Amino acid sequence: MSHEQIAVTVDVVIFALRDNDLQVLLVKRKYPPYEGLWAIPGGYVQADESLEDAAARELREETGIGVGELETGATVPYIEQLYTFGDPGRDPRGRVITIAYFALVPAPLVIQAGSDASDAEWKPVRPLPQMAFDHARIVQYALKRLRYKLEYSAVGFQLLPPVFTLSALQRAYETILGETLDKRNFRRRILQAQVIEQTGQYQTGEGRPAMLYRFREDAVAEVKARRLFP
Amino acid sequence: MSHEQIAVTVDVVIFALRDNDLQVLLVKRKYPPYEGLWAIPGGYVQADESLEDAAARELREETGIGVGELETGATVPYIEQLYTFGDPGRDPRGRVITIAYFALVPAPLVIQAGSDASDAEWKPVRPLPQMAFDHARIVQYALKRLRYKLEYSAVGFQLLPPVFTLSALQRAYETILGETLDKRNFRRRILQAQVIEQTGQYQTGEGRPAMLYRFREDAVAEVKARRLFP
DNA sequence: TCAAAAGTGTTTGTGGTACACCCATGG
DNA sequence: CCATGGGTGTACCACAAACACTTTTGA
Repeated sequence: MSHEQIAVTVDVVIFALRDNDLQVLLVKRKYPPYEGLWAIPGGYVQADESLEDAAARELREETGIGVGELETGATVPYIEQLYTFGDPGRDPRGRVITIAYFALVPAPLVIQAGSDASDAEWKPVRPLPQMAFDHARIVQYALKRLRYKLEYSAVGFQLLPPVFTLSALQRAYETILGETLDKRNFRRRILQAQVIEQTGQYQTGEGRPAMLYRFREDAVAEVKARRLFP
Repeated sequence: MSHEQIAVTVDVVIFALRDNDLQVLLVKRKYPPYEGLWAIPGGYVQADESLEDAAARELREETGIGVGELETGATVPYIEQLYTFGDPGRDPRGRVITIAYFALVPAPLVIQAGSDASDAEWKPVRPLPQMAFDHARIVQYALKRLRYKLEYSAVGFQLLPPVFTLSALQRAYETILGETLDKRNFRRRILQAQVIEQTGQYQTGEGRPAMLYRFREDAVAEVKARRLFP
């Protein structure tokens, strides 16, 4: 039957903050089709692994970061299913559908991609380099989802090291959203939300030392949307 | 290779408001596995059709309703990709992943399911009957998404006939959300949102005649979420 | 003592929520 | 004239947004 021909892959859009910029981990294609263009890391789903396992495996293969689970059920680093892309013709070699995931990895934990086994490199999301298949569309979709989630949940912390200053957190939000935020309002809101707590440590450097904070794992990190109807 | 064994299906969770109740269209399984239990309508993705086309085909086969596209890019009736389920073992016959969609169909347009070719029936979402495979989980996930979308977008209109009274609209929202809403606040908010307009017609019946409204297709039917950070 | 970054409050406006009565029609 | 459902306004409170100066340190 015709449906048996379909190949199933998992692709993972991996974001990190590097050099004060939102970057995505891409691999350069060595063979046709699209030789020399950039692609999202991915691979075939094996017969005995779940989609989530396949996505976690891809993430580990490219970054060296293993996926763990917290008591809350959330994963570290953050990974979630994004969308499934399956247009006929999206791969010239045959019918391939891909379940796309997106992942957020904390900057300092990132194993330097491209150093040895992997040929992956971090690339800024804008401008995005020329990409293979429909992968530009997938990255754009992931970016849209990231910005959206940033507004009503606390995923932003997943891109920061375990302890961070409020200024670093604000810079992270400004980098991803592409807009500047008011310092006083930002600090008031995030402290009110009770999603972070002081560590008691300070970070020194240029200027006045800054309090270091950590994310509270037990925090209820969702905000109610303003409902269209009461 | 092991990845060639994977079969790909599309399942569609079809919601409608019937008998003042939120109902879902299910088919009774005639053969093992799970013979006699209820399942979401679905089928294999054909080699030459997109996932959206496959979902639209399933919807049409079960309800007789064709999927069209508006100038805005939105579809009528409403259909969107929900999630992809692919755990090994979710189908005892082999590795099958399913891309689940959910659809909202307007009550009066519904072709009576179960009347001829189809063996589908409308079932209330609560209590949900005993279901085959992981389909109970899929319906629960679709319901969660529907409730969530209802709060910040205008998908609710997709479940109503082309013209409707404000009371009918409010009943629809109350049915889906499972809570009662204040009439004055509901009316003020929905009129302020400018997503509906008067038709000039009235519906008569018991009690005072009610103004009939229609949905404004050009309406911006999304509400900004209250952002966690300013 | 200067540069650089951290930290801190108040005011004003908008929108959410709670709440009770009169109106128009058909029987 | 009465039962049934349709339709209307206001007062209070909480939160979002705009806005500028002082503090602490290292060089």
